[in-house]
Amino acid sequence: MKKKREGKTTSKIFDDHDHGMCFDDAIEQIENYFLKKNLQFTPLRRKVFEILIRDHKPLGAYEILEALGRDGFSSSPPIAYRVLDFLMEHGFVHKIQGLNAFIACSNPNHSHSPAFVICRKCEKVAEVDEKKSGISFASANIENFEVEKTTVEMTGVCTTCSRAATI
Amino acid sequence: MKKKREGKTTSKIFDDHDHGMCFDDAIEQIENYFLKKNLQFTPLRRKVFEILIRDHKPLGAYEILEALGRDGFSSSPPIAYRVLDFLMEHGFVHKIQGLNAFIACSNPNHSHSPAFVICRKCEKVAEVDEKKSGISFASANIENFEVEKTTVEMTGVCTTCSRAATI
DNA sequence: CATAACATGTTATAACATAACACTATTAGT
DNA sequence: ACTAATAGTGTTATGTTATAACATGTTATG
Repeated sequence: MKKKREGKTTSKIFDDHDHGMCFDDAIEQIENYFLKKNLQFTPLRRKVFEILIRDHKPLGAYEILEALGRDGFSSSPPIAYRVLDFLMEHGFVHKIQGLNAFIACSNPNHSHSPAFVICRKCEKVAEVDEKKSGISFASANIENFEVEKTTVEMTGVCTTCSRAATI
Repeated sequence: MKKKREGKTTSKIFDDHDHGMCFDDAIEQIENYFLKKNLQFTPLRRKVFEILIRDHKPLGAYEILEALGRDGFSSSPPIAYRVLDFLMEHGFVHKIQGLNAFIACSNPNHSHSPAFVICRKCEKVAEVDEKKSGISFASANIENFEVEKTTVEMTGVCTTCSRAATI
């Protein structure tokens, strides 16, 4: 049931991933990871991850809480933040700083230096890796400083949105 | 009254800028810029910029508000946020997303793609430019996407802090 | 000097996040 | 299987960051 990846007119970076497959794969992948690492993939954690990956768009913590509530889970803030922290630690969720929002990781090999492309109009977000984006962190080990984590977010307008209206 | 830039043992990126000069220069520079652009460098705006540049470290909006209050200015939140937005629009202040804090720009030519190096221990922040950092945004114009703004933050531990204690 | 545009002041509230503690479920050691 | 330890979830309260909406003052321009 693969979707075609070519022939689209919309911004490629937002579309060149097969979400149907992504969803199924991602669930399987996270299950395996947790199994292997002897971590509990509890109903709550599964649900949070599913909420994030089913739309595959950035969601605020409180949006996630609402979704949890609708699905019969507790929906007080710490619930979401704790699970999100946990999933982020293990690289299955990233935080988009510029949006105060969270998004499921779309990188099968869990790059720990993700970069995000964010359309400020439709708020779609694409996760790109160094090579695709043309960004190079290759030599980003600053002199006398040990970089542990990088945040890279590129905000702008995607083709679809810029076509739809002239700013 | 220039300070020496060489011979220090601490992390260079945090120290290789002459802050005494930076302060005076920065004020002069912002004055000139505002004059040239016919913008008002009002007492409030000046004060906010001074607060930020005198310590040259990231300050939260509410810290800035406290400082404003101490100096006899109004200190309700919108005051700070409005001025900060204004100063950011013109490139004299940047927001450090990872800290929810604001910092005076230390780049005399107002690069609009600043990158920040943040020590998570001492919370010192250094603004670096592409060449120094080894990061390359040269080709970061993503296919079918117009990048307007980039956020780049590298978090880690500076030499001074990593020397002080083993994590 | 009127008036439009800009700047600041103020109140209230929205949006985002965590502390602290209680309780439950799972795991590991005996 | 029992129990102690650890991990996970639930709940209340509160802390922190940011903005909406509207009032007032100030400056530039015809």
